[in-house]
Amino acid sequence: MTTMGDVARIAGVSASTVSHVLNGTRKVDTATRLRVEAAIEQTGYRRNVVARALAAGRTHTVGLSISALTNPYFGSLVHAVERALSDAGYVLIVGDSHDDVDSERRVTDSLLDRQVDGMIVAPAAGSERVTLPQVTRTGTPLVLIDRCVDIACDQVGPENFSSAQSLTEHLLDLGHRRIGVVRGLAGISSTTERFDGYTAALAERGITVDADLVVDGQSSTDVAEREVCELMSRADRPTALVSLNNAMTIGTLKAVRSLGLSIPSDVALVCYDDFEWSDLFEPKLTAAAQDVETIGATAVELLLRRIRGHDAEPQRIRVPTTFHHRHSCGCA
Amino acid sequence: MTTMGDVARIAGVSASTVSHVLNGTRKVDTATRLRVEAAIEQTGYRRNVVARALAAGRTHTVGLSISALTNPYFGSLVHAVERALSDAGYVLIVGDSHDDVDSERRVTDSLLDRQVDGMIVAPAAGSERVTLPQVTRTGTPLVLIDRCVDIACDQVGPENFSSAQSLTEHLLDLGHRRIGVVRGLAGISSTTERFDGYTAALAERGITVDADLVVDGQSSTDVAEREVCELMSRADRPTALVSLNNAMTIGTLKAVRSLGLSIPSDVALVCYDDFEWSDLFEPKLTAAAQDVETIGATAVELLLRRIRGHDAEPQRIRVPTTFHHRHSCGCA
DNA sequence: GTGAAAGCGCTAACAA
DNA sequence: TTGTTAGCGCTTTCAC
Repeated sequence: MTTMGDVARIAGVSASTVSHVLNGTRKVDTATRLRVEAAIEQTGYRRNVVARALAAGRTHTVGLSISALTNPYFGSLVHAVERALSDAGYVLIVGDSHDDVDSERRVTDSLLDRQVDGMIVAPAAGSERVTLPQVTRTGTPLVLIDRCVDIACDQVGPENFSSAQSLTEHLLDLGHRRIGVVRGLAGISSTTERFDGYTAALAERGITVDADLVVDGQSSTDVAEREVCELMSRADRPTALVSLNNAMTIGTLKAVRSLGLSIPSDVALVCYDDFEWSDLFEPKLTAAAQDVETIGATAVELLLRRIRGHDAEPQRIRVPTTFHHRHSCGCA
Repeated sequence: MTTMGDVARIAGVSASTVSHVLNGTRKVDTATRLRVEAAIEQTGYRRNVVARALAAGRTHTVGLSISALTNPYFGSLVHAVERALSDAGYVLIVGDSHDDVDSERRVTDSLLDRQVDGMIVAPAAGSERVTLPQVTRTGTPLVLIDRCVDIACDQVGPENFSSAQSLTEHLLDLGHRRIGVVRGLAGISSTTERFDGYTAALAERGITVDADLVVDGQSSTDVAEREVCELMSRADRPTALVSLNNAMTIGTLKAVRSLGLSIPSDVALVCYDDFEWSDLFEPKLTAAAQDVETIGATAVELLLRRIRGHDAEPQRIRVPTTFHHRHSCGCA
C-alpha cells in the first residue's frame, strides 16, 4: 500500500507537506500543492485513518449502543444517526446491547477501546449504575437517546408522558371507563413516563388505576400477546386498550384476533408508536407517531457540539409525537 | 489515560510482557502474569485498540455497505451480521449506500481508509463497474450480500428465482391467467431473478409475459402504489398480482385499498418477503419469507474464513425461502 | 513556505 | 522466561 512517505518522495517534498496539503492545515505554495496532488492522483493514495487517529488523538468515529435492531423503530433510528454523522464526516460503529446491562457494558467498553470520539447510548435498565458512569469517567462525550436517565448528560427522546396521556384521554372522551394498558419493559424511563401519562389521564377524570387492567408486555410482542390474551379472556375485561409501544401493539393485535374479538366494537385500541402499515390495517390504527429522524439528528447534533468542546449545561430534549387519528379507537 | 507503559512500570515488567499477557502470545511466568493482572486491575487499564491496530496491521473491524436501513429487512440483516461478528470479536462499521453507486463508492472508500479487515456489501446497481473492483484491488476480503453480481467473490443471498416461480405457479394453479407483477429496482440481481421466476412459471403453462401487466415499482412503496393504482384502474386489469419485495407490497396494498378493491375476491395477491404482521392483515398475506438470520450469519462466516487466509474458489450461496401459505392468494 | 524529528500506544522480531 | 528495540503511518511542534 502507498504511504504518505511514498507520495512525498514522488512529489519531491516532505511527508509533513503532504500531510498539510491533505488537511489544509498550513499554507502551501500552489506549485508544490499541485505536485503533491498529482502524486496522490497518480498513486491512488488514500490516507490510513488508523495511523491518523493514533497520531491526532481523534478517530472521527462515534459509537452507538442500542438494542433490538430488528425493531423497525430502532432501525430507523440507526439510519437517522448514521446519516447525520456521515454528513459531518464521522463514521458509525454499532453495538447491540440486547437491553441488558452486561452486554451493554461489553459494547460500550469495546467502543471506548476503539477510542470513539463520542458515544450515543439507548440505555438499558440499570445502565446508570453500571455503564454510564464508566463512560463518563473516561471523559468521552455522551448523549442518551430514546430513554432518559437521572444523570447529567445530554438526552433526547420522544415525548412520552403527554402523548400517552392524550391517547388515553381520547378513549375517555369516547366514554370508556375500563381502559386496559399494556406496559413496557420495567426500569426504563419511556415505560414509566408513558404509564404515568395513562395514569394522569385517568386521574383527571377521577378514575384510579385498576391494577387488574394493567398488563406487563415487557416491550415484547410475544409477552404482550400472552398477557393481553389472558386479560381479554376475563369476564370483566376492559372495553378499551392502550398499547405503549410498537412491538406490544403487534402482540396485542394477535391476541385480540386469536380471541375472535373485533376492534373497535369489542375493544377499542390506541397505540403509542406508529407503523408504516397503520392505515392498511383494518381498522386503521389510531397511534402516536415518534419523529425518529428528528430524534436521531438531534442526538448527533448535541454530541458533535460536545465533541467540539462545547461545555454547557446538559440538555434534555423531548421531541413531540404526532397523533394519527384513525379508526381503531372507535371514532367514525 | 493509562497506557501499557504505565501498567508495565507498576508491575515492574516491560511493555512487551504486558502485551503478551494481554494477548496470550507467549508463555509468561505465573507470578509475573499475576503482577501484571493486578496492575491492570488496579489502574483499570484498557488497551488502545487504535494503536494496536496500527502496530498489528489488523483492526478487527468489518465494514458493511447497505442501503435503506429503514427497511426492516435490512435492519434485521444488520442485526444478524452484527451479532455474528461480535461473537467472533469483531466490530461492525455501517455505511448507507442509498442504493446509489456514487454514495456506495464513498462509503466503501471510507471503510477502506479505516483499514477494515473485511467488507460486506449489498451492491447497488452498477457496483461491479465502480465500487467492487476498487475494493478487490486493495485485496480486502469481500462478501456480497442480498444481491449477486458477476464477479469472482463470495456471495450470499436469498433464493429468488424458484421462490418467485412458486408464488406465481400458485396463482396459476388457482386458475389465474392474467397475473400482474410488481417488479423491483432495475439493475440488481434480485429483481432480475425474481422476475425471471415469474416469467418461467408462466412459460411452463405456455403463457407469454404481457408487458402491460408488468409494472416497475422500483423497490419503493410510493412508486409501487402509484403504478399499481394505474394498473388496477384499467378495465382489463389482472385478476392476480405478484409483488416482488416488502416495500412494494405495502405500496400495492395501499393502491388496492384506495381503489376500493378487495383481496382476494377482486384481485389475488402473493408476495415475496414476509412481514411480522402478515397474519394480522386481513386477509392474511401469502408470502415467501427470507431467512435473514442465516443470510447474515453465512456472510460473516464466509468473510471471516477469507480474513483468516482461506483461499479457495469463491462460493455463491442461496438461502431458501419459506412459503407461508395464507389467504391473500384466495385459498380457503 | 518547507523540512526534520519526535512522538501517538502498541506489536513482534531479536537478543539475552 | 523476559527485555530491548524498531517500527506501524501519520500529525505537529520547532527550526530554518
